[in-house]
Amino acid sequence: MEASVNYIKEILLDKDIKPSHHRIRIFQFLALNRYHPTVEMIYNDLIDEIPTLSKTTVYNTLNLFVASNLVRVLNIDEVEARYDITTDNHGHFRCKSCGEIYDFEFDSNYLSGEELKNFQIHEKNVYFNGICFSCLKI
Amino acid sequence: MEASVNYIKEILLDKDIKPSHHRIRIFQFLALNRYHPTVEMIYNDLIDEIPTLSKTTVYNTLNLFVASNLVRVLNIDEVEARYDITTDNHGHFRCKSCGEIYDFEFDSNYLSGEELKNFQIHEKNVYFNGICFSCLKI
DNA sequence: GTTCCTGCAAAAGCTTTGCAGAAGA
DNA sequence: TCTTCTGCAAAGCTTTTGCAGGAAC
Repeated sequence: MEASVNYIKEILLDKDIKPSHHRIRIFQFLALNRYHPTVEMIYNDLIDEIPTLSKTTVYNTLNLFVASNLVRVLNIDEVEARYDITTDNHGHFRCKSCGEIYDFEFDSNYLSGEELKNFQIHEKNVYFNGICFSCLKI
Repeated sequence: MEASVNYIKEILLDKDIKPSHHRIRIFQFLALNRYHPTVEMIYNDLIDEIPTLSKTTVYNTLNLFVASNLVRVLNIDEVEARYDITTDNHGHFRCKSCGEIYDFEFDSNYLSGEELKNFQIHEKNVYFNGICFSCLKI
């Protein structure tokens, strides 16, 4: 994914979001760090570069992005929310042992129930959990 | 699903859970009320019958059931956890308008990624959201 | 008598809100 | 100048924890 400042500005403006410095950096961070970070992680990684950054701004900004469908919230971790740039359908696997979250691809066309045939479906989330290969080897 | 007291006792004993009155009633409630209730809902519905019931006990009991794989936590609601008796794979749809959660069936065999081939998968959760038919009609 | 279940109160942790000051156009 | 973005502090909520009393066998 391209993550240049100018490209990100366009994306934000396209959603009527003013491309402030903080917002651009948070978006860029998510685009470049696809490990489904928590608010805490984003904050800790950006605070060196933006010393005045507050967690409130991280929360506000992420909520703004989520409302505009630029970013998705993952509720795969029962404690903290995790954030991911919106992309095509992929599932998330969370290792119960190390906590790491892995992406995997699936064909979402097979995922539809007769029961939902008259429903308007906005989002499909697929969360697995178990033990990852690295932890199994230990 | 059978929900007689004796049957529930067997299920609990099978998992080495002492079948106390509270535990039996909470399990029975989940078996008979498959609307994915929150802790609050379970507590409010049982407090009339068990006046001394505390939310702590509801939390403790549900955590016990989840640990024994008798009950599943749904993180489909971003605010509160919802609980469902463990059954075969089915997905959950949450209406963004009315909040109602609907079950739907899917074939979980289509849901597997090459990326996870050496992983041990314990649970597969499928959460959709959007607008349900009832709300679309309004 | 011993185990452990139960429940009150307090604590913990994530997220939101109120509001004032700062930044930007 | 006027809008709105930002950040501190406090509040809100769900869930967990500590601990003492009580039930069950």
